[in-house]
Formats: sequence, structure tokens, C-alpha cells
Amino acid sequence: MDKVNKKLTIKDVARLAGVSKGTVDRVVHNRGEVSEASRAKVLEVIEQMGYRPNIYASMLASRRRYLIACLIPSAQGGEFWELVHKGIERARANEGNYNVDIEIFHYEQFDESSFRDTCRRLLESAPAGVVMAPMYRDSTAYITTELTQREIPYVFIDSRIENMGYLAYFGMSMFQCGYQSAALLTDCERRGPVGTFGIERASRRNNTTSERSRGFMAYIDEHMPETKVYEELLRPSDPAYNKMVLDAFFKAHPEVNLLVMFNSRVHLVAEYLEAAGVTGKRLVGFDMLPRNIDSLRKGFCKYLITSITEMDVYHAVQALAEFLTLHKNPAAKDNFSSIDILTRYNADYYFKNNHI
Amino acid sequence: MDKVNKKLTIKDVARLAGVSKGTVDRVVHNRGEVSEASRAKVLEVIEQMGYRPNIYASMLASRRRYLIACLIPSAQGGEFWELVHKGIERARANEGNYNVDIEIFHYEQFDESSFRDTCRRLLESAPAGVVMAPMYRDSTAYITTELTQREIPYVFIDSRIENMGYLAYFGMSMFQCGYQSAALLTDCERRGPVGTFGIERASRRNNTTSERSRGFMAYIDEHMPETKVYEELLRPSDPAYNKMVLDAFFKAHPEVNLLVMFNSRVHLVAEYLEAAGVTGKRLVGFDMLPRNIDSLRKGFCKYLITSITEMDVYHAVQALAEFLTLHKNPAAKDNFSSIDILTRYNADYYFKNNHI
DNA sequence: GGGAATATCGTGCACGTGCACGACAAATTT
DNA sequence: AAATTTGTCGTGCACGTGCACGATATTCCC
Repeated sequence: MDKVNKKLTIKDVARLAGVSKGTVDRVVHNRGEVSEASRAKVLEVIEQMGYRPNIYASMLASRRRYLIACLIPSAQGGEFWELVHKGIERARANEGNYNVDIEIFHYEQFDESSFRDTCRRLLESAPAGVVMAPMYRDSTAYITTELTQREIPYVFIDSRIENMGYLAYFGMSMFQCGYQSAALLTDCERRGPVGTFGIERASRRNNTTSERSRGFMAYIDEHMPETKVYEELLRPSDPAYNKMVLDAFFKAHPEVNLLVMFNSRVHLVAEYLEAAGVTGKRLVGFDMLPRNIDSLRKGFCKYLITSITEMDVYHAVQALAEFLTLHKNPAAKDNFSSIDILTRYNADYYFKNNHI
Repeated sequence: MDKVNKKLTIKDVARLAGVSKGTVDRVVHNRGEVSEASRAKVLEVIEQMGYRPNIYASMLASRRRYLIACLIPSAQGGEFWELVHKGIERARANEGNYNVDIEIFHYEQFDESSFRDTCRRLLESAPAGVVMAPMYRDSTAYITTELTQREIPYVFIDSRIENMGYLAYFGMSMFQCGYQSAALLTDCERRGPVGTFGIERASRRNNTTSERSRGFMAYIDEHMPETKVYEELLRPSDPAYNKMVLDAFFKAHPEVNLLVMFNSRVHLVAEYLEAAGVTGKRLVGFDMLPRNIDSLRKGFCKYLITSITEMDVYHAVQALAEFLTLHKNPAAKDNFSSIDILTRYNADYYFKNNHI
């Protein structure tokens, strides 16, 4: 509190407690080899005088390095996870500033066993902290339990599982995103039934899409509960299959004009609309993938709801590094980023002039 | 880049350049007393080897302290600026971690001459950095010019003046806020003319409200350009006057059902509606003041658009401290916080469980 | 050319902490 | 009782940089 505290050094504490600075150090770091009497005395002095170690001297003297493990899917070109990689790389540029090493543990996005294998490899590396997206609910529960047991802090990105012991979350409120998407989608004269899309293999497990879906439905229930909502599942890299599904859907439900894709691949739907020459649909999607932006420009996707993923991830890694090395708590547990709305008109100006 | 860089010290550079570490230090800090030959050689080595000083050693050795000056209005109870104060206090708790002192320079919110006087006092204190809200456009231009001349970095909070040389901005996109407010206000069956409110003395100068107003009008122009928009000005602490204005307004325009207050004091309007027994109006406002929340609960204000001001300010001070002491650039120039929408239903859950 | 002024540079201590090492006494074993 | 182990503790160097101080080389002036 007082500025005098700033000047209080370990040597002062030692003098006041009648011991040497070595002993104080042992107490501060719970390193044992201290008699109960000395320990109590030192703690009393620390408490009373409000001693706090100088983090700079500490960092300088300590040759310990902290390993930050990032658990994320490997990214193909243009995919969402490539944006995440960029954020990590940006954080890596600061590695030198902290006594921190950043290592990425990749797994196959749609392969839960790969996820678990990677979890094990990650645990074996005995990291000091973990940054991860909570992909599969069960497997995530598994690894977070292990991490908690080992007292390894972990930070969520992309989405979060509430009521879990994560140190912090950096990203959007996926529920709010879904809610916002519904508001945008239905903000027009022609209401009517809604077609929603997801990705087949991910639909039940992926937290991001399910939270968006929850938020979407919440808005619908609150504002237009009688609305009919259809659900279809696509495949990330099977255009023929997707064409089949979408052909059938629009044949069966030609009256559906409002469309939303909860996954990051709204371009799959937009590109179908373009190829099939379907017009007059109102489509909303998420995330700033290059192909999504293209769809936006061409007018087949009306709105993209997103934040700057790269920045979210950067902040996540940064916060963990500062927590580990400087013992600095994140500003908040849930650090929600802005819910930005991109249209064909403003997309070009987004994420420009926004950086140093 | 390479981890080897991490190990490169000033002594290594000295050896490679064939000089002593004192000389390298003089070059690094532009402290003169170095021959052009040595200087060139040292810079070459630094460049080639990618030497970057160890910030921890630097902080430890330097007994220099940085003064951060905060230029904000003094706050009465319950006002917006009290939230700003809380953010500064929160940052102050970290003072010891950086070699930083935080000082607050108060001025009278509605008195431009007081603003300029305080600017002068602030400049005399020769701060290392400034956190400020760009209140009066001209006076802000004056002080930022002075700061730029003295090479003192400044961070904007509350709102920003674009194309200015501020180091960073932490807060909402006021334009987006206004835009969002229009979308919420008109998201209902009964459209029609709109009544907008501001604060009398601030209207022309205050950047926050004018940006919100701009955003609001942008939405109206894009989506319902034929809409009639009225504008009235209230006084922050003159309820009799406000009652007179509002009485007259609703008498003259009984058909106006949609209302928005661009200042933080939407409760002025809400409390009038309550007192006058006017119902059936749809009112939208900004900022999480206690009295605004009250209005929300009672149903006289429908939506509050806000972010967690306290956190925005905390981040602003923190970023400046890290820039000064660690030479760490802010993550972005414009750090927009989330645009949160509060209703009588979710207000109680906002800003809870959201912190460590 | 001798002294003084100036330009340039090297040396060494201080910053506060982490930690290895060894000192010492008490407790235990042989 | 001597030898060994165990439990406590102090000492001192290292971390990389900032900066004061003084040393040396160079230039200038008369």
C-alpha cells in the first residue's frame, strides 16, 4: 500500500526477524529446512510490514523457465485454427521478455482419440501452464482434472466450460454471439422458418457451436417462439455430400429464407448458394476466415459475427505468462472480447489501423 | 527470434564490438560521449545479433520511477466518473510491481477553463505518460500537441479522437454503441419518430455522446431514413428544468414512443417517466450507473448498453505502465471492449463471477 | 612543447533475489 | 565417547543492467 513497502527488501525482513536472508527466502518459497519458530517469526514480519518480493530481481536471479503448452488442432490453410496459430506466434515474439517457452501440441480436430493422445503427451512434458480450447467435453474434463491435480493452471480460448476451474477465458461469449446472430438474422420484414447448419462430426461435442446454438435459440424463444427451426449437418470437406444435403433441404423447404451456420465454415453454405444460383436467402455466420469474407463480399453471406481471434489468443498466452512469471492475476476470469459485426461494407476496414 | 538471443547480454555485445559494456550502454540509451566509429560498430552488432536488453535487469538497476498522470473529472457520488476512479484505484494496487507512480489530476467536468488549468498543472508535473478522456476537442488538441512535443505518450479512455497520435485507446467503440442502441430501440413493432436526449452544456463538445449519436443516426439512415428524430437537451442537476423540457416535449409530440439518452444519465429520463406516470415508452441508455440499473429494474429503461468501465480503465493504466517500464507495446491501438446489453433480467448477473 | 581542456572510454559498485555450499549444533548411531 | 546423521541456518556468488567515477587519448592554446 504505502510506497515505503516498495523499499522493503528481503534483507530488511531478515534483520527484523533476526535471521538471515537465506532463511527468509526459504520461508517465502516454502522450501523447508526452517524451524517452526523462525518460520513463524518471519511470516509475522512479512505480514506486518507487507513485504512483497521484487519481481524484477526475482526474475533476474531465477534461471527457471516456464513451459506453456498450447493444446490446439493442427490447422489446414484458411481454417479457423490458423487464426489461433497466428495469435500464438505473436505471443511467442515476446517469449524473451518472460522466462517462458511456448510449445504447441497438435491434434486432429475431428479425432477424439488423437485429442486424448495429445493430452497425454502434453502432461508428460510437465508444463507450467496450459492454453487450450475445450474441444471434447469428456476428454476436456479428463485433462483438466489431471491439470488441477498437478496444480497446473490452464487458460481457455475459443470457448469455455462454465463452472470449471480455469484460470481465465479469453474470447467471445459464444452464447451472446448466437443471440446476436438471431437478432441480426430476424431483423427484417420477411420472418419465417429458419434453417440452421452445423458440422456433422462436431455437432454434439463441440462447445463453441452448441453455445452459439443455445444463444440463438434463446433469442428465438424470447422474441418469436412460434418460429420453426430446422437443423442440418454438413461435412467440412465433402462438397458433394453438402450439395446433396442442401439440395434436398431447399427442395423440401423452399419457404425457408433465414439461414445461420454455427460453425466457422459459413462459406460452405454461401458457396453452395452461389453455385446453385439460389438468391434471396439471408445468411449469417461466424469468424473471419478468408473464404467467409469472400462470401460476405459477394453478398451470399449477410453478416459475420466475430472478434479478432488472433488478439484473443495473444491475450490468453500473455496472461498465462504473466501469471506464471510475475504472479499477476488476469484482469478477469472471463475476458470477453467484443462482438463485432461484419458486413460487405465494413469488412475491409476491420482489423486495419487497429494495431500498433 | 532464436532462443540464443535470450542469452545475449550487453557484455557479449561489448566483446563482439570490441568495446566495453559502458560504451554499449551509452549507445543503447543515446547518451552520447561515443565516437561515431564505436557507435556504428556497436549498432551493427546489436542489429546483427538481435540484442535486446533484459528488461528485468534494467528495471532492477534503474532507480528511475515513472509518473503516470490521469486527467479526469472529479466525480460526485454515483456518476460515471466514479467508475473510472475505481479502475484507477485497481491499477494503483499494482503500482509496486512497476516503477510507477500514479497521480490523478481532477477538473470540473463542465468547466473548460478548469480543464485547461488542470492541463497546465499536469504538464508542469512532467509526467512520463498520461491517461485521459478527450473531453473538449480544442483543449484536448492543445494538450496532446504539448504532449507530443515533449514526447510523452498518452492513452485515451472513455472515447477517442481518431487520427490522433494516442498510444492506445481502451474502451468501447462509441459509434458501435450508438449503432447498437438504434438497433435495439427500433427492434419492435411500433416504429415511428424518435426522441433523443443529451446534456446541455456538454452536447457540442463531448466526444462520447456525439459519437454515440453519430452511430445511432447511421443505423437510422441505413435502415429507416424516413424516421423523424427529435433532439432535446437536459441539465445534469436541474430536475425542475428537465421536467419542464420533458413535459413540453411529450405534450408537443405524444406520438413519440422511442427514446434514447446518449449521455450516461438515462435515469434522468427514466425517473421523469416514473414521476410523471408516463408509460408505454421504449427507452434505451448507456453505462452501468446505480441509478440507471434502478431504472432498468423498474422497467422505465429497457436496455442499457455498457462495458465494464472499471476494467477498461484498469487496462489503460496497466498498458501505459508496461509501455513505460517494459517498453511493451499495447496489444492494439484501439482496444475495444465488449458491447454488453443489460436488461432488467440479466443486470444482476453482470459483472459477477466475472472476476478472480 | 607543456599544460589545460575536451572527447572518449573502461571499471566497478549497486540493484534484490535465488540457490548452492558449507558451517554448526543437536540428535542419533555405533 | 566417537562417529555419523539430521536439522537449521548463514554466506557469498550470480543474474544483466544503470550509472558514477576516473582513466586515457586527443586536441587546443600560448
